[in-house]
Amino acid sequence: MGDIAAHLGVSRPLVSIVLRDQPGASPETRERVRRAAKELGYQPDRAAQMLRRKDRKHLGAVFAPDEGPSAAIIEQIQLAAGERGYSLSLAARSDLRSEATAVDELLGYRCDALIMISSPMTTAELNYLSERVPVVAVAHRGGRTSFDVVHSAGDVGIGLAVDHLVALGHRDIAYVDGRQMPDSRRRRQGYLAAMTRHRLAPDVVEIRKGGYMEEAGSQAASVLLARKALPTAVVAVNDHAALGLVGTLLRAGVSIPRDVSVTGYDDSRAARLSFLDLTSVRQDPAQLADQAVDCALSRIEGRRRPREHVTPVSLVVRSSTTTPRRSPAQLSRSSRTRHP
Amino acid sequence: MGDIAAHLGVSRPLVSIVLRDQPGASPETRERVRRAAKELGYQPDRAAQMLRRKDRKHLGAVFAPDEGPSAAIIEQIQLAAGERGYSLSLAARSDLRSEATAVDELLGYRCDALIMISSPMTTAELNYLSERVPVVAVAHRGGRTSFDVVHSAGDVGIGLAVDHLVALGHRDIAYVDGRQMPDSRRRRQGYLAAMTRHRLAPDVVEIRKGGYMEEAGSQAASVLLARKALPTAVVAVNDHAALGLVGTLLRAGVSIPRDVSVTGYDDSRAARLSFLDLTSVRQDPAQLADQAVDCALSRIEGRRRPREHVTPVSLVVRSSTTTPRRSPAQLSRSSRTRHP
DNA sequence: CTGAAAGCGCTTACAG
DNA sequence: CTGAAAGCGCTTACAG
Repeated sequence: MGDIAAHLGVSRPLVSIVLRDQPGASPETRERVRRAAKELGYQPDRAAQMLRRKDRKHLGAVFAPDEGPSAAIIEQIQLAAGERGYSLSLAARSDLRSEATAVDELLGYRCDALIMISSPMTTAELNYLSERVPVVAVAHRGGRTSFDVVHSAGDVGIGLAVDHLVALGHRDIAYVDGRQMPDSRRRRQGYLAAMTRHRLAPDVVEIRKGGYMEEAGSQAASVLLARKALPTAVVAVNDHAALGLVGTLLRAGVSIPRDVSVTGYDDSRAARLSFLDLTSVRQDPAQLADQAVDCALSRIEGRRRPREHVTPVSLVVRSSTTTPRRSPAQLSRSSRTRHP
Repeated sequence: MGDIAAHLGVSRPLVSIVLRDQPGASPETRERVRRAAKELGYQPDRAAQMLRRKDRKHLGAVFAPDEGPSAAIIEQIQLAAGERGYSLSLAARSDLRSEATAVDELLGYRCDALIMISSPMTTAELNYLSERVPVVAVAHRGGRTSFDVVHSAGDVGIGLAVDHLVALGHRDIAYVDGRQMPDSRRRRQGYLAAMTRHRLAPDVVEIRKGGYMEEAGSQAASVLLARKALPTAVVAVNDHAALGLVGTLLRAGVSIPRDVSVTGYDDSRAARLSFLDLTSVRQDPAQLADQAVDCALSRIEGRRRPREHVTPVSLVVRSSTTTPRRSPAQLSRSSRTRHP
């Protein structure tokens, strides 16, 4: 910066003013400074800026690179932060690197607020963290939180999927659960509520915990295949579970959607696989990101009480769902239970 | 830091020395300083450290959060950098955020070197960038580079897959290409070389470019299904292509591996899906990461000439490959061509 | 082993 | 609109 000032015969603060687009410089000077900066290949030193700036305008986000939906949200948060004039530091957590390490890194950068994507931390741990710095948890299971929570309406989303299947004529609708997922409880409740609403018997397929969601889906398929009859439709807790489910069913010779309709959740890349073409609940990552960043900013600006924000969902209908082909006489167990 | 010094009645530099584990403090003093730091919840300011430090020991990495293999490598690079006493800044690129923006961010942090994961930049662009800062490209297509390149032996890996299939008795082995992939040319050459080596006729399935690799796999499946006879085995350029291929084949009623054996590349999560259980070439992300970080460090320490490092690969055999079931009389086109 | 001083590259007052 | 001065929180010499 000194080089630019010397090169032009002006003071360094003036250069600083121009480069930050602040009032206090003539249009001509601005032009000259900008040109000189470009010529000299000037690149502001972020560390120096961060150090001196009163208003750091810097957010931190913790995410798991190996989780698809987290990646989609990170991209949108990057965008949302930029639009509001904030920079963003990314910290990765993984099996090789604890979330605590990632948080320490961001604390070292003196972030104004931390955005935790699908954090595996407990509510108590996040409450403790939020005493040091404003915290926004995206897709967290909730509870008595002193931090902000942003999540999509998982119960509503699963309800939409059930409504869609019922409208197609399905009555025998199973649910593939995923207990270790942050939003799983809300989604399961959505399934149970929707089935009750339609006066249908719920059929939750329990999966032994652990491993990835695809594995849970595959296990669920095995459980269903071991029964006397398959349900006519399966609602999966997310797209990855649906992928594992469909893959295993296909391999067993079951036709999708002719024999079984399947729905997912996330509208992820997996859902768009042409052989899957999965009907899926869409939680808009852009909306989640906007709300997360807005929460962070209003906390930074002084809001005290924690906020919970629920973003709307929609159902993207693809070809993995269709009308059930079985006749009423072939109705399987759970429906028969309802009509003794 | 001043608080700790005042609290203990020592000078600030002494505190700095202790916290950096440098010589120049008595064991008792170290103990007292460490305890005080913990009590006061001291968190070093990374911006101040970066600014003042002569030896920044800071790397930057650009990656695409929505690409699975990139995510795996990032995790390992994080680890490898930490083991060598370097910190790492992550910069995300995506459809929403250009790689140039990500690079500028890292340049602003004054990284000692940049590691580009599966960069979409051309060799010329990376050459230009490497004039400003040491650059290591992981999984780049190569060419006349003035920067370092680290990649797995894609040609060898595909060769291993072909060898495996030939050993099982396959002679009619198709290849699903993926032109837009960084390593695709090397892999295709590996296929062609291996087929020549075994005196078999190559059968490269051309895919119209664009879209994700799963889509390429699905399209390839459609092409194969339109033929009079399927090959007995298909080698896919990566796991995602194999996933799309297998999904579409399964949906068409083809049994895997009974009718068609399939191999992938990356040994990714997709390969381990229980319904896929894909035989896949493994490129060790930890080795790629180690080599990338080593390249970066030796460049920082003064090495001038660019280096290309090829990491070894291995074949992970799973249940997607087996002996061909067809009799010689049913051999399909490409094999028949060889025996007129 | 310890302390006083300088400075990293910026930004932020404040006086001209 | 412009310039001289101070300081962000550290680290790095260098003299005791």
